[in-house]
Amino acid sequence: MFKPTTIKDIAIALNLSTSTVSRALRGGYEISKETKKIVLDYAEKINFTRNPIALSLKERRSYSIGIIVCEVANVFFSQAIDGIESIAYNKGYHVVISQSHDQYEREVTNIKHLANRSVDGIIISLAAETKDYAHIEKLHEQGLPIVFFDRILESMKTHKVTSNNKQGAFDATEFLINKGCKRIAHIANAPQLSITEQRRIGYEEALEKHKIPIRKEYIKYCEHGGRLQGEVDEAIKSLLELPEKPDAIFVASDRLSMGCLSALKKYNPADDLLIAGFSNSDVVNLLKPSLSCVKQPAFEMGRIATEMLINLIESKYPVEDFETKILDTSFQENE
Amino acid sequence: MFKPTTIKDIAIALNLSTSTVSRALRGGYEISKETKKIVLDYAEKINFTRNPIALSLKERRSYSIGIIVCEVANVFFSQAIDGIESIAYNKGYHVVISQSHDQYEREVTNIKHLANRSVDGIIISLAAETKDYAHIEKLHEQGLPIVFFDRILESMKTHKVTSNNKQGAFDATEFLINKGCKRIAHIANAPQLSITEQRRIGYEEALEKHKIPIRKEYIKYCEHGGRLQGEVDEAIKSLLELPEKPDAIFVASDRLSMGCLSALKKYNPADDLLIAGFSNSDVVNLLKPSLSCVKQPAFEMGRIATEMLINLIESKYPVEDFETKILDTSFQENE
DNA sequence: AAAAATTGTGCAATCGTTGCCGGAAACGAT
DNA sequence: ATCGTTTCCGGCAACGATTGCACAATTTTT
Repeated sequence: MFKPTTIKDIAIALNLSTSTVSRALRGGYEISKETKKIVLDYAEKINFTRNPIALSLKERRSYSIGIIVCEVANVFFSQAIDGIESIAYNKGYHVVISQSHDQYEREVTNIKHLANRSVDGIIISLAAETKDYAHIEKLHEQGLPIVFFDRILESMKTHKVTSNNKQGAFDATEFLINKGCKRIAHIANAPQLSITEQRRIGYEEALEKHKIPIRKEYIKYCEHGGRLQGEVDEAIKSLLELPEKPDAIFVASDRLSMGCLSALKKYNPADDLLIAGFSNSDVVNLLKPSLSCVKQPAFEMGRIATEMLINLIESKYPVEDFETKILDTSFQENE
Repeated sequence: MFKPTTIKDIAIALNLSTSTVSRALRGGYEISKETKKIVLDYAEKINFTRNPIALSLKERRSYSIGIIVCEVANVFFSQAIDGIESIAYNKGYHVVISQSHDQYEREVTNIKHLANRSVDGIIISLAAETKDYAHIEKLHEQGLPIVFFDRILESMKTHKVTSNNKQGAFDATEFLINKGCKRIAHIANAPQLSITEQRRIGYEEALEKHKIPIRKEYIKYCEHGGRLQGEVDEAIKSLLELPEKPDAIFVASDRLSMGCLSALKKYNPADDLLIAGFSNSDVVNLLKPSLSCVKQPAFEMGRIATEMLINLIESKYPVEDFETKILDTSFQENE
């Protein structure tokens, strides 16, 4: 039903061969000015665009890149996507977005979907529930360019972009300490994530610097990254029930921050806790239990990851020299 | 570099022809059980997947559908996308997401990008700044299946899905009236959008029912849908400066709601206004100036739009009979 | 035992585009 | 007039998968 015109149609209409039309439209070399003009004018008139699918088959590449994030509704990721798009579109690449919803199964399905020659490379931030990386490693070994951002896989030899999670966590924790808090809890993401480890280290280093003991019972991991509000509720409840109830919480991610605030509203009506956490939300200053937050340069991270990926894709020789970029975070205090 | 195996590779390895391999992998008819098993086993072993690009070229369809929304960071749209994906993936379609950022130019670029035979159909919610629809109409005339959701184009003969915007606006306005408010302002989206009109009508009908005069100066349109915080600030400021300052505001969209709260925080520290508005945000109960809101069944809208689109795509005959589904909203009161 | 029916497999075309090869015409130089 | 060199263009093959048709091999029928 939907049938666009092809160069063959043009060739027939103009009584030329398809190769001539093709050359007139692109290369331009070996074609007389007159013929070229005739073809160009006609193509313009009938609004011709070449079929990208045929081109993909021929060139064995699709000029599209795949992105896998846990969810687009998360402001950090939607900003990163905007950054990715800003570079990709300029360089002529299409962007295909997939959501893992922090689930391992979805991540596997999505990456397979993308990989079957329909994208030239992938930018990925790992799902919270992913513990086995075979699906990614296999593709990487086969030569599919992959760039990690945010939640990276340390062990894989490729380009990576993250923010300075350790420093960000340090800043947030120190902020709470400077506010006079002594018993600072930490709600963390799934333990195997790179960002979880970095942020925990930053948190612990801040405590150490100020000679505050690190207490195991103050650190709560959320295996599903907050996908299930129940796990956040549990974490908060168990913190509130401790003999020495915390006087502050450092929360490790955007989604967890929102989840914590919801849980606190339910279980801690006294509202006597100071909260700081990672969040790129722009409505953070409108929240009732106020949330001071670590902001990541999401847009910039997206840009850099995309530049790296396109470099990999367009490199003539196998790339051996990989780079890990770590970008600074900033801290926003909200009273 | 990234070179997947093809049926030709299998054919050579097994000393068969590509046609035999192809038939063994799919149809199965006309192929001996033994050959079939050999091929299937081998394909399994080397982890063969057919090249979807070659298939698209041959079948002249891509088994992918395009979505155009203003932005994925908006909760309403991210929920709708989840609904779209839930149906699409089940039916074997890939989903390609594009953002217009409420800009006309981006919408045109994106829709062109998607249309060039790389998607089989499009689900779209119009950008706030779009006033000319030629780019969509042309594709539709050429036979590309298009389904509208949320911000629909009334004049186009195709399937449409919206929520009951008029009723939702009525409910929100009546809620404010029942709270004792007499001077209810309305922050609206770009005037030419279908949802803007419907929501304004609902607002006006509620006022009429309660014998409250409709005042032009209480209705402020935001041409860019709140993309520029400046336009929201302006609207709020001009409302606050009126001789008879409003005592409540009904806000017409999710993004505008957040923009209004930000603006009010800046310009109305007294915080003496009641706010109600459209919003699918799940952190709405955490906001400081509280926001009672109209919730749309975004997920369901996405599902229905996708079913409609796939029906259009897979229909053997041109569809003449189009449907417009209107789904009920619900109202959530937050004190 | 010959003809017919059945079964399994290969050939070749197709989708739209481009690269490569080679051929025809035009031109200049000898 | 002949040869060599450009210039311009058409034909063919290829990218990967599918499929109608043909044909060979086998089995069944007469």
